[in-house]
Amino acid sequence: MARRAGSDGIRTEAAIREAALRLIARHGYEAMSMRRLAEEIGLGAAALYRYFPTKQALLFDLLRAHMEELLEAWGRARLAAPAPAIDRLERFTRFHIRHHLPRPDGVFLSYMELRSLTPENFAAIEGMRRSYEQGLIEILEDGQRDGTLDCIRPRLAARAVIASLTGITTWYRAKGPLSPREIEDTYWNMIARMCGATKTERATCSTPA
Amino acid sequence: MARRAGSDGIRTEAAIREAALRLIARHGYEAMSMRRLAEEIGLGAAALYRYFPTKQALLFDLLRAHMEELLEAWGRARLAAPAPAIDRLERFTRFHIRHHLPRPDGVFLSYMELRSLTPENFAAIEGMRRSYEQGLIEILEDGQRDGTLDCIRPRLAARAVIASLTGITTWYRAKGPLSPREIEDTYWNMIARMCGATKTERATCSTPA
DNA sequence: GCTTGAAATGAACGATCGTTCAATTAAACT
DNA sequence: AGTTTAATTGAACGATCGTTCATTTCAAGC
Repeated sequence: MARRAGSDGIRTEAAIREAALRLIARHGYEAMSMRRLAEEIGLGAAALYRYFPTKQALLFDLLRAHMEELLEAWGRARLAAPAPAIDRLERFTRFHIRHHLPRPDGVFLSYMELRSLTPENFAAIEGMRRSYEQGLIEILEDGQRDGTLDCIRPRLAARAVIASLTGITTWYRAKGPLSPREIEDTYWNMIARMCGATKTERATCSTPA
Repeated sequence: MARRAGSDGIRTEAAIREAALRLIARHGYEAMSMRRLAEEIGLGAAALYRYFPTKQALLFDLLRAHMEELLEAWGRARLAAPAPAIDRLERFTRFHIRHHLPRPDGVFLSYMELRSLTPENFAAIEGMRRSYEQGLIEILEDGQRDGTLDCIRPRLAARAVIASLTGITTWYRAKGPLSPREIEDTYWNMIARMCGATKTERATCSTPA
């Protein structure tokens, strides 16, 4: 029908993605019915299958897009500011918070619905997740070499850092008392300590835009 | 039928709980059917309703039991070792890891399936979760007073600590290369730094049994 | 051995699920 | 205006869902 003039197909697909992200995050993958999803955007259920061949493909698409966005954005952010590992750790910390705060549903999905994926689909997403984690591990290991960080076990520290950072999205509310910047600063302080930051302990405000 | 001699009803209920915990953690609450659950323990689906009036009641029961176990166990563990906040923080850290490592399904459930709860049921579980978190906040605040800890924001630090600790259950494997004790020690080192532990930085081995 | 009460069953109910498909409508192109 | 193509629909399929209930089976008390 394409009842709205501006509806060019791509717009509709984006609308499906947004609604699906919200509904799955709210009620879970199995609990979201294709009929309910279609109703959310004013379509019949059958219309969805013009954009996604299957419900599982839709879920995988959402998770893959979430991880690809993350990896691409971090790939861009890591380009600037080369040298000392401590500065790269700060960059990572602030990047992770800034990137995830506006995407709570995507974060929730990519943690909770991994189990709903086909084994092959799971492997693909898990690989991206590992790649992101590996980036942090290398920062921590470099810190050991250049002397700006001191972690006992970089692999465990990376997991602890990411877990604490990602946990922010479970309680952060935009109308809450804490600004993203305050959160960034507080977590950077904690993470710097946790990873044994030894230099510029006080000069933590070399913040990129 | 009660085909097994030792089946006394209570045993059956426990078997239902165990199987439900495993199945929900594996596939999600909505994805677990009562028929599949019953089959898992060698019963017909109708038999389940002799033990739990509804699927929702079963989920709530699992989550409530998980939180009650946690609060009661922590209530016992916190009794010993009174004074310095830094020691209580170490006790909390090791307790949390030891308590949760053998309960990965319960942890996963109480994070992922909160959304599947009725509003009243959700409020009940959320209250218990807050109560546990509050216990940690008080330790961190006490540390500010007695000078053994130095957190900028105890409430945020508590969330960061719990998130990083709880995250352990997502990657820990009993057959993995890390022993629970190694994990405990590593995390206590990181958390002590993160919370600005100022005394006995090296004497971190006042470990309770 | 008979009775009693609990434990479990198989069949069924209405609802909803993901998905398909022939038919229909709207938009784009000539 | 007529033709083509993309977008959408309503109806339907078989399967499965949570739950109920009359009935049957089992274990124990007398």
